[in-house]
Amino acid sequence: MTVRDVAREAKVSVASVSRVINGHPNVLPPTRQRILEVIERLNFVPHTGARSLSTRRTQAVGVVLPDLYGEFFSELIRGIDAAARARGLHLLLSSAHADLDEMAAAIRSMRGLVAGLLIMAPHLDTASFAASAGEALPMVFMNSRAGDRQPSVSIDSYGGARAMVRHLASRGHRRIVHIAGPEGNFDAHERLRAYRDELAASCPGVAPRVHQGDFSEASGFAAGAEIAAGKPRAHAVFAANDMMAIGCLAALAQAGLVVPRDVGVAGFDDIPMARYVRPALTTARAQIADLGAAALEELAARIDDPDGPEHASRSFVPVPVVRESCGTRKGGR
Amino acid sequence: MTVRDVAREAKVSVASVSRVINGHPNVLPPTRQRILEVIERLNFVPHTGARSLSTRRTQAVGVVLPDLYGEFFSELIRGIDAAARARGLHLLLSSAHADLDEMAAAIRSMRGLVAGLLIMAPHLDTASFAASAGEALPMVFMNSRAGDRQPSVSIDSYGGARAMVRHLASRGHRRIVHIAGPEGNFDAHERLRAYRDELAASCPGVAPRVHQGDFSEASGFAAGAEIAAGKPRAHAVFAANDMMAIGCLAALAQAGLVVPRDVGVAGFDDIPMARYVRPALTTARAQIADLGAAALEELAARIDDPDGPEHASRSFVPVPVVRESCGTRKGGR
DNA sequence: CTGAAAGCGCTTACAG
DNA sequence: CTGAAAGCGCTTACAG
Repeated sequence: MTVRDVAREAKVSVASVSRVINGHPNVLPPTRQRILEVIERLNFVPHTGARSLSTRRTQAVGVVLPDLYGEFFSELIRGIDAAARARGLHLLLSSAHADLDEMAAAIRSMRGLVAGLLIMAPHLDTASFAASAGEALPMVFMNSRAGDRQPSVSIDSYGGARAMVRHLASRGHRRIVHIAGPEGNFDAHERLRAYRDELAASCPGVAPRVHQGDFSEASGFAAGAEIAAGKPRAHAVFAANDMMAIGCLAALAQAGLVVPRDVGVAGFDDIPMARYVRPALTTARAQIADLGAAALEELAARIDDPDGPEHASRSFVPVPVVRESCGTRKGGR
Repeated sequence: MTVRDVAREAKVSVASVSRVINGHPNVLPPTRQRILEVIERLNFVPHTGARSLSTRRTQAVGVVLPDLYGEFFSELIRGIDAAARARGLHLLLSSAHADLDEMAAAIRSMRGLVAGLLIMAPHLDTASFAASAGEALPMVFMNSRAGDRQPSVSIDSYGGARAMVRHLASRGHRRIVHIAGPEGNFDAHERLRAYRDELAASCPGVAPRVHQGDFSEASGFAAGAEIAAGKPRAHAVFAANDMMAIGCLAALAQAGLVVPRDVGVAGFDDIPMARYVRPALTTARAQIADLGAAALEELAARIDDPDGPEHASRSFVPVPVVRESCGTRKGGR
């Protein structure tokens, strides 16, 4: 079932069939009518792959992610998808790429299928990758430390985390401890750095204390257990993401501590779940779906005009969303 | 940058280039070596689109969904993706199709791009669609009332909902009310039907009471407010999905009622959030990710062998996951 | 083992 | 307005 079949049946050339399929004006109404009828009757659907080989255009963009688990990614995809749909673009998804080699392979396999790439590679060594994998395809990085040459949109982990710690300090907490994300993760690194910097600025004299986590609820639970047993006890804990904060909440409760009375807890991301836990979690809202949408918009702009202006990389600064879990401490110290 | 460039540079024909790309054995080692070097030097990446036009094969499958919002879909996609990755398949995503026409258009646009289709169309009138949209592409439906001719995998909403209501009754609840999902939605319809049937079986003489919802938290909240005010008060509420149950929980708490002491609540789906709300939500675990994975496996089997055995449509019966929200009522009535 | 040629299903100058 | 032909970038019988 191809254009030839339609052409033969309608007694025209494939060129004319192609013209009506693509809505070109230069086809006589009766001819067009006849072709349309045959298309209808034969239930003909053009072969999108062949079409894009011929036109060198495609309506798909590749989305390469390290993982697909959890609300962070579902929000991200939702935002990307909404923007893509508005522009009639399809999404070609590729996920779970542990290392750069795997990711590079995934990107290669997308050559000729997509008009551009949205890439999330939250590892510290992304810069080199951005350069090397760089075929001529437009790409925009999300939340990755891409080189300056690559457009990117990011959650400003550093800015958001400083704001969060500052908020905690403004509530009177001084012994603020941190549950860090996985080593080697860019966002985790930035949030940790922000914690140290803001603690030094807002609570001079207070030594930073860091519990190593990996963004999982379980690691938050483990850290929470340590914190509950720690002496002197922390006033508040700032977890590098919401899932760890939620795990911490559970550990604290299990240890018999009451949040926020005994210790305050704050997370980062504002995943949908954050407002449903008890106490509702104070966190920094990352607007993840917006990030995804912005990334796609930027990519679409570069696809439409590859030599267009180098947009400054956009950055979304998460703002504290104050709920119940962080409380207020009288007098500090 | 094409096979021709590589061929010219390596002083061979494109046929030989193609042979080494595809790992065919009949290339002399020195020739192969030379070609490999050129590929490396030129950083050549084969054009996947052209390749699949030529071979009439593709490594992508289309995934057509009505929406992308919420944990149900993220779990579904996660399951599909995991299975797809294991088989080296890419996912071409298309979402937010309100009606069948839109969905049919999306499916058309995927012709020639994908080897098969995974379709979720949770509307009552899917059967006709399955037949009409039916090009020669293998497709499997998820949670849709496809015709018998179409393979499908489904959550057994009816079976799971009966089990849930039966569980509530076994806990001593008798005045069990239902918060229904949107009209016209197949799962919503099945859960409602199961509620009526099981209530009649387990609690003879108790009149069914249904609050209309639409699967959103807000509609669950509204229903919860009605239930809190209802007299005589319900013993327990069975919501057609978790988000509505969670909304209901909030409304009940706001009305000053204590769950499960004053009224029990149960949901359906077991979204990840269900165990984090307080009280933790009793619900029916739908194994959504498994459903997605099973759907992809079935599709892959049909792609590999289109004339293979008609697998019986698989059905996943959700089982009650008992947490804190449904309690136990002494003596019933 | 290697190459010339046809073909996958479309689109698009170029003529007429 | 319409058609014949070349071409998009690959693969694969078919010869040699």
